[in-house]
Amino acid sequence: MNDYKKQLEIIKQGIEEIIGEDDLLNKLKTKKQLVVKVGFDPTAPDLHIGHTVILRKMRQFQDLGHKVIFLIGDFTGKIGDPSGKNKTRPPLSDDEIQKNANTYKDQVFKVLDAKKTVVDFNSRWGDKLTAADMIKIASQSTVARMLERDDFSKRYKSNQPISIHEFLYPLMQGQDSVELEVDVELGGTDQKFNLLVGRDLQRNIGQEPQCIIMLPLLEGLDGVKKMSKSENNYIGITESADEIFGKTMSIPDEIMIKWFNLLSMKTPAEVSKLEKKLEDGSNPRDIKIELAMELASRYTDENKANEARENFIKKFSSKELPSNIELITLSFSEIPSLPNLLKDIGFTKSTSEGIRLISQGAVKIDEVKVDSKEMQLKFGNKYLLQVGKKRFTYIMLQRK
RNA sequence: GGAGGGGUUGGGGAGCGGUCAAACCCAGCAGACUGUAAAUCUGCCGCCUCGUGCUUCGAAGGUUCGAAUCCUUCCCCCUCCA
Repeated sequence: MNDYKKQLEIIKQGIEEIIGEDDLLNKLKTKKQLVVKVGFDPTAPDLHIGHTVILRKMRQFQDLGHKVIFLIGDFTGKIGDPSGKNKTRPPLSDDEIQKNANTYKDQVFKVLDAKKTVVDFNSRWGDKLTAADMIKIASQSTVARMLERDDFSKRYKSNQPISIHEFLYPLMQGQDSVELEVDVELGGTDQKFNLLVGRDLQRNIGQEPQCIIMLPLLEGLDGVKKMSKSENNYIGITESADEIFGKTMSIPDEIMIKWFNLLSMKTPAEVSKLEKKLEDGSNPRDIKIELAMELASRYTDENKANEARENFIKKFSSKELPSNIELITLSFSEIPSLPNLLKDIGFTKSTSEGIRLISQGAVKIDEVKVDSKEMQLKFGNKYLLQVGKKRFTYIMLQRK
């Protein structure tokens, strides 16, 4: 693609900040293929779609024909990024790193183009650095500069310890950019300082400094807090189509467009069109369905996504039953009480919770509300068991 | 090293000898309404064998008919001084 302005527009979609935009424009004009680097922690990855914001940006670069390097920071991992926690992390063994790298690959290529992705490890050059090399690198920055970094300065001011080796993290990350002659590095806003160090080191050695693109954090399902496992407001990229679809439909209308801009492969122009439609009074639900479709099909496949959409409409718009209800078969010598059964199949955390739900009219068997916790099921029958609006299963009880 | 303050059910935060499974707020769940949006209203929100049942208030002992509440020891956090 030679329309560099159009490229820039796509590159800038959904980003938080860009440093060196003019450099980038020049590079786009003069170079055919830019080297784009993103570093990843070698610790155990279990990705949710919040993590895919950066992956999607990488994918956009790939689609524009650039070279994207997925860099696993196994060397920098030995230092441990000081940002946030100041606990020292136990170093990972080579086996663990390799295992994590493979897990990454499984998940990451749902977004990235596997054929076009270069996976590299920064231990490749990091391990070869001599003490003399380290001194040389370290001499390129100053304590004052390091103390500009937010968490360092906070810790310094509040008399929290800062280990010398922690200063090496940003330097090593910068060194990665030097080694790979990176044109563009992507990262979260919290990475700003580290990303900037790369520019300095490159400039010092006579390379063109990399352009820095920082991406915002994705809000979770509640639309307010950032998506995270601990807040339980996330969509895991290995979840089922029904879950991805349903969860996406439950996000607040207000963050829909942001989600499009950060997650969708739609172009900025296409997203604007959707935004216009919203303003013109289209039902937000229908636009959200497009988003849910895209996400569900990316992380599962198109058939499953279609099925999920149909289930969704059945379940909530037409109030029909979804088509893919699971059948659980259980064997007992004696049939447990309904609250116990609910607990056994994982619909409730405790029998008490089951009792409560029954008394609140949330439990249905064969689409009929259960009005007593004494309700007894029988062997050999297939029941449709329903708790609330989201939990469905067929259940078959066998005599043991 | 010295002087204070504090650790309560997912989070925040009352309670300070019985009426405490523990106020209230948030989160969560369910019901109504809906577009599984938002807003609103209602109920629930420790566990079980559902009973004048059992286990919880940093940990362990103790006093008492009775303790989250009083005493002792220990552990952990915060603030101020050196």
